Amino acid sequence: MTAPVIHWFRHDLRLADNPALSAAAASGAPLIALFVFEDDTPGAWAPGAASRWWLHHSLSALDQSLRQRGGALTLRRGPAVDTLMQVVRESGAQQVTFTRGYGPHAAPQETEIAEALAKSGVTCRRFGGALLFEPEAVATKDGRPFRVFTPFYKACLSQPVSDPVASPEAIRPPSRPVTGDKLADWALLPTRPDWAGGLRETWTPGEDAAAARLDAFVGDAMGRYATDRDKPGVTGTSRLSPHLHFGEIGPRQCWHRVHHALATGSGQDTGAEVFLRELGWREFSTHLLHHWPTLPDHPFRADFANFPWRDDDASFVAWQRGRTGYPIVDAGMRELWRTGWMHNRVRMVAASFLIKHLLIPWQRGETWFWDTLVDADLANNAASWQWVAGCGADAAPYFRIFNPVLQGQKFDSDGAYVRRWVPELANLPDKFIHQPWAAPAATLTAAKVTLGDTYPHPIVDHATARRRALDAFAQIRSARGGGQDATGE
DNA sequence: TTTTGAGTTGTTCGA
DNA sequence: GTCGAACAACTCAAA
Repeated sequence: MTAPVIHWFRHDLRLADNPALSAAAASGAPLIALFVFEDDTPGAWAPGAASRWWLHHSLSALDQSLRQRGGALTLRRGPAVDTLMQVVRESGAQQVTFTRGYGPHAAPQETEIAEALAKSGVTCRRFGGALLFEPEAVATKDGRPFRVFTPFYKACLSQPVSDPVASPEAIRPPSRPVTGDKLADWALLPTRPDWAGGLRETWTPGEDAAAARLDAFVGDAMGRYATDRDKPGVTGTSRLSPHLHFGEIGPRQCWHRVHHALATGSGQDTGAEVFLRELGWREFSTHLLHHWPTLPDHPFRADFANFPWRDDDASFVAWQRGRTGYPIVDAGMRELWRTGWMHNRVRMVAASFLIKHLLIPWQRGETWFWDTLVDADLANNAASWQWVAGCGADAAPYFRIFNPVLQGQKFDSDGAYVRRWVPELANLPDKFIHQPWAAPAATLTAAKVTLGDTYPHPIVDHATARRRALDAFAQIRSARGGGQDATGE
């Protein structure tokens, strides 16, 4: 009787292009496919509500795929190291495989597991697969991690992206079944109330749906991606982000599929290149988090620790609920609340509004996104919020303050996006859809809009808020010089 | 060591 | 309405 091998599933909830899983299956030993839910790790960013919804369905889809090949998914809940070792003892497994992670807890946890397994005489095999390039493979000439995107991406492009690995054809189940939890008992889905209706309408988690999403993108929107990805009112993006986060599809699969379209030249080169570059940003964020584990909590640029943030709960709630009085911001926040996702262009505008117009700490926005986004990803979320705030790596300059009216007019020129998510403004003419306060009284009446009643007045005036933000940034600039003087004692 | 060129996504102002 | 410059300085990466 052969001792089983355990594949410990993490953010690699797929069968295809999963080198760790394929290695486990190829060993010929009976395979225990294990997922461990850790929701109580102290100090960690436990999955938010939208992520838990996605996780439930993704695990369910993975179990189904495994069953089609003769296997099944075993579910356990608890601290990863203890739980994994428990399953090793119960099953007599002699080998464990897993895909490496990159968050602040990943490396220490993986070391701890490797040591525990070694002590028990169990083989531990760690694989890549979640990134195009391992962090060790991309460095400056001095061997340091990049802090600027463009040279980082160039260094990426100078080496080949390895080919995806085929799915294991069959999975040999263990002769003695391993007990596990029932997915429903984890209560990952909301019940009282069930707010997930918009998520169900918008998304299909799972590996098959991820592959279909990539197919659809390459076959259609990719050709227009360079321009349409900026228009929140049209289907111009890939919407692969949650699938990538949970590892239902690997970045190498996306890369090669899109790169192939580029190589065979179908007049879509620009769109394909821009998309590949976005995969590059995903890499960059993860590399940053790997090298700077405090990225989710602390500003990358230390001088921002002295930034004069405001404590303004009322404004924060207005932002969360989509009631700032700026239609493009409110549309984005409501799309997020309803579907668990927000268009990239609008994320920048909404984030900029929270940080620069309201002067509320970026970490509060980051936390809200973490709870509400189905694609909530520690690296992308942290790096992007810091980028908008101006305190991140290669960040936007402080004086770049989005004007929510201009952004709306430029990227949602026909107001389709605002009309969809802020229906109380739907009858306004295009000219005022992004600035209802500027409309004549008769126009507002005709559109059945009463500012302060059916839709809020702007909670801040743009020009005033912009000035205030510039002054606040000027403060930390002068504080930097003053601080140097003060340190002389 | 010093120097040099460059750096995702913008806005405003004045000609 | 359109256009170019200013917005500020700093840090990174490489030569």
